[in-house]
Amino acid sequence: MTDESSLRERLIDVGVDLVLTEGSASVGLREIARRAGVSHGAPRRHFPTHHALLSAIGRRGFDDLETLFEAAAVGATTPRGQLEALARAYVGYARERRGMFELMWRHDLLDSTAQAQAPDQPRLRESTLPLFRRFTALVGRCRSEGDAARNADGPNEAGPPAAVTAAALWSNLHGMAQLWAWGSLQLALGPPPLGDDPGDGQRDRLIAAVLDAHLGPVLS
Amino acid sequence: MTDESSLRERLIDVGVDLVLTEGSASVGLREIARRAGVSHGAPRRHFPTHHALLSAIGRRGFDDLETLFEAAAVGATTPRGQLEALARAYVGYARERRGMFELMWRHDLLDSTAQAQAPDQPRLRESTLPLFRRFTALVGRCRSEGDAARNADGPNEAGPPAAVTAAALWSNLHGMAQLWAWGSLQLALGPPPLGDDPGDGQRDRLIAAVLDAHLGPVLS
DNA sequence: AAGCACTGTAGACACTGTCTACAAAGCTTG
DNA sequence: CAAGCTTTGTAGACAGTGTCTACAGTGCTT
Repeated sequence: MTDESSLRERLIDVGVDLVLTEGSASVGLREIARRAGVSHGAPRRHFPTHHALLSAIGRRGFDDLETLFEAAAVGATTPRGQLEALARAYVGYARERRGMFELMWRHDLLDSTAQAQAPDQPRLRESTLPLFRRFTALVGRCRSEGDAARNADGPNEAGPPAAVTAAALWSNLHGMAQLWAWGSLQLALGPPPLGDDPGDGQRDRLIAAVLDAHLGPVLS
Repeated sequence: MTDESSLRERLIDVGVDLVLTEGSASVGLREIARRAGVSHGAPRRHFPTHHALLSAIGRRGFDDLETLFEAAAVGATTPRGQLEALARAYVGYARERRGMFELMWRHDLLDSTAQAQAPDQPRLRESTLPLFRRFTALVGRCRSEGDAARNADGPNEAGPPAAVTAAALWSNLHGMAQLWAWGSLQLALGPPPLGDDPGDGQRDRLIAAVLDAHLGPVLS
């Protein structure tokens, strides 16, 4: 079906597929070429090095994540609800597309020798900036709404600036995404309370706790 | 100096050294053997496969972390202070021994085919359990102290169980360790406020914010 | 129509992890 | 002591990797 598309895109497609089925470790350059039906030297015309191809695959992952975020955002009305949907998307992506998530943060593969990369493309590390800005904006909106409600009945504790809270929250979700994807958190918390969902409930409860911690408990 | 020690330990030592100087990516089996002064087949007598040697190196990292934690714990008196020291150690380790930290969480390298490993050794994933228990215990102690102080003047909001808070806090520190080690957080937060420390102040401020979020603001 | 950049092929090279056969040492045991 | 055995390291082979180079088509420009 992707016959008419350029080989460059096809290589990335095949790479994504390979990363998802096999692990992120063994995405060989020759294997990708093989599955794309070209000789092992062909990718070199589009990516100067193996790392460059992997970077392109990783970038695809960030694009996917961005798309997921936008889809998640429109499903919720309040900023708090949007943050919750975003968090679920983040953690869910890490678990369901584990290989991609792993690859996306393999800085040793992606950026180290990437000076030979196309200079117009933003460096991969900066792919996280829009993600962070999204967090910051939503945290800010949560703050202003919360302030409005809190001024009515409680003391207005200032708390750290929105950017700091956003950074802390991002770190939290990122760490949780990883630990959850590997099963470390499930291992630590023990099995779900007997007859629960296969873990998704536990995950959502953890996400709620994280949001409560960073944004204050939700006002009911 | 390590002349009389067994080759097995020497291989791990050399591996750790290599991981720290070069990245965690290119710790070749032959390279380790070369630097240890033995032939490329020698490691096979002690580790059935390359992954097994890497697992041993990773386990060394978890041991180091445990030692750091114990050293950090004795330096502080209150449980909150201990948690703060622990957090600093965690994040600091990730940044100063980046290669080791990366390797420690490369589950694809470490555990995948590890059924051929020595069965008496605990699986590497479970190396995080003592770490988590330590967190849970400290969070519990923070809770009971906090409860005592809070009952005096404020409402006693229950909050999630200590294990959940510990899981959330661990996720937060883990994510922060990674993002900070790569420089992603520095990139997101921008440069330090002009003439500040080269970032350590920013890091400590972020750690404090994280602890405040999960344990409630410190009572002064 | 000639020239040219572009794209893919095929082979070479050094290197990797794993496997096998083999040599040297240490140890037990008759 | 000497024969046998396990242990530990060596050396070579093998398939596989990423990268490099020379070479063949293809399409486009002038």
